[in-house]
Amino acid sequence: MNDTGKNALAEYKKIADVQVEATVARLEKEKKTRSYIPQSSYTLSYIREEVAAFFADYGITDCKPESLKMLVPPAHIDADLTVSVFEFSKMAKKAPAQLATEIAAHITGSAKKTYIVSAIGVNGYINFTLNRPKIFGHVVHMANALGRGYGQIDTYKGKVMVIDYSAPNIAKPFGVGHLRSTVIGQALANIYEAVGYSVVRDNHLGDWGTQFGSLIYAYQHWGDEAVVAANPIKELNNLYIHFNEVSKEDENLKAEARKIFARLEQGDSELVALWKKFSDVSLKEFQKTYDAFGVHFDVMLGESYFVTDFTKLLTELKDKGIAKVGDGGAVIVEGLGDLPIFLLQKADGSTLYILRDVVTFMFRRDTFHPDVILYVVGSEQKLNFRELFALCDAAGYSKGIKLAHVDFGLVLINGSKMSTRKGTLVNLDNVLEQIIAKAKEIVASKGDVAPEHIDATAKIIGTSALIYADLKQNRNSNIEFDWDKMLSLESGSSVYLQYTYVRIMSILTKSGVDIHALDTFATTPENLIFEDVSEFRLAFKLAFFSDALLRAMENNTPNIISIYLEELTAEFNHFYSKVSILKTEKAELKQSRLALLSAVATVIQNALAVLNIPVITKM
RNA sequence: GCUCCCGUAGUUCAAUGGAUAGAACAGGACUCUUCUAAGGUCUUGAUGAGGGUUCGAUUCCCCCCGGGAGCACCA
Repeated sequence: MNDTGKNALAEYKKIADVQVEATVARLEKEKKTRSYIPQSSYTLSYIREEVAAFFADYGITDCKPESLKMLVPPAHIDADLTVSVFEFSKMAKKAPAQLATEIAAHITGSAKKTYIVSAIGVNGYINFTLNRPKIFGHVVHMANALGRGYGQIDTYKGKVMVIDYSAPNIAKPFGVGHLRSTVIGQALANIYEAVGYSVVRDNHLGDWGTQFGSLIYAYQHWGDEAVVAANPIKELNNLYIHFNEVSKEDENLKAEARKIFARLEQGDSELVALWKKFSDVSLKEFQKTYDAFGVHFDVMLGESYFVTDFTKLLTELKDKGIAKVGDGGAVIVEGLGDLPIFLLQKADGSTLYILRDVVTFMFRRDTFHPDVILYVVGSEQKLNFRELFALCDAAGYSKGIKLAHVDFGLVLINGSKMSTRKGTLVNLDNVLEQIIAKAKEIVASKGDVAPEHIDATAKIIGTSALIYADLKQNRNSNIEFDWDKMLSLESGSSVYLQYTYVRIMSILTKSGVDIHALDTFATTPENLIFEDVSEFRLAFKLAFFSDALLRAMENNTPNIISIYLEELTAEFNHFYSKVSILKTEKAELKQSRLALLSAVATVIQNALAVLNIPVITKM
């Protein structure tokens, strides 16, 4: 690399270095001073402890409280809570049904019960009737006391997770496909943080590679500086599409593009300057999108950040017998597990994505010392990550670090993959614009929002619906892009959740109750009472929030949180239709109900926040 | 050709190997003199086909049929 080019790149990296330093400092600080809410302080933990103690008492010794599967039984079962004993059946050398019956009888007969009232064994399940008043008081008290912290736990405290998500490509529009990586990644980052991890959010921008050879070629031959300056992303994208059309006819163009990229990588100062220009305008555009969705990153380390001298790494991989020079001079990896042959370096000496990714991995490892690294990237790159992980493993680089590719299906158009090259990519900005316009129409016609707040409300409702549509589903299957579906604001979308929150806030406002007085009232669990079963069921649902967070984290599936939210809000709306809160006559019961509402609102807000969706107080 | 992913109600999606497979939209019947009806209640309706493992399979294995993606100088 020549000096001018080197300097230009070095200059560019300085901005990123500042972010890296700040993040390392933050990790250090969290290690020393971050405070956590112990998982053991939540209601469900008390119940778990009690059940586990009875299991041990009965003779099942290896039962860990936190691994007990506790669920609310299906509707046709008349019980508050159910625990299955199938997994203990073998160890106890008894049939599940018999085991459940015996343990249940043991529990019911014991005088040591606190949260449990009685138990019945059926078909391998132990169905519990719980001490409802005690549990109701405890849950509502906890939610009010912990507020925005409610749900957070310390299970993974001290662990570090690096998450690689969003990663749009420079000089290309931000497509609806990138939204998936962005919102799933952001949600996972929040979820990991909630269960105790320290998280590094990294936007691994696609700002390097042969495509820049193509783009620069196109710009130099057909580009008009003024036209590009007026509408950079669109025009650069047009040039890129044009290049791909022409190069289909003329193979030489692709060779030319590769040559240009090789020169760029060697630090040709003119080319580096062009690259930097493209990069700058793109980042500016992307930032608008991130602002709209409330997404933020700790570091934005694009691929260009990892352009270094790869000689040493390649030599090492060759010495370890993992890589070798193939026909024509390219560096290849052959016979790694059952993987097909793949390339690390091209014959002309320029690098490939996977090699830069190895370097990226080593940087993250040595800088942030993560326990886990998540790559939130579409499923079409599955093979590439298998290659990367296998390579790091074989070379002994990734010992003790869990690497996971969080993959997701493609957004298809007309049954096939969207393509920038073919110009079939649906621009996210267009979708966002339309859904906000639609939300505005609805808010203006049937909403209860002051005219000056309509725009802001519509913006939140619209962006939330887009985020939620992605986070609601966990499927690896592809999604056919459909405007109507994309713009859907019906129930079953985030609107239902936000509407529920609005209803609660409306009641709390109308009650005229001072929030502090309510908090003080809720400080004593014994003050908190209920009358209707729907109140207990609602409160008990709040006790499961941390469980949902844990499950979402362990499987890397944010949709667990969506499911939880939908169940919680449905439970509330059921309660709402049955009980008139403001007309409650007994003062203490009314206070309790308001405290319950406040608790539910808090959990809805916290759970939505994990999905990066804001609440609104009026709609 | 090889590898991977997906196939659930008319449609779009759920369901850590567990009890009677859940929602939403669409269809049918109710429900606002009552805290926001963007709500609530009831109702019609589904695991692509065939084998296997298991006390138990939408989930795991095999095979077939459909759809998609990937497979050396792209990322």
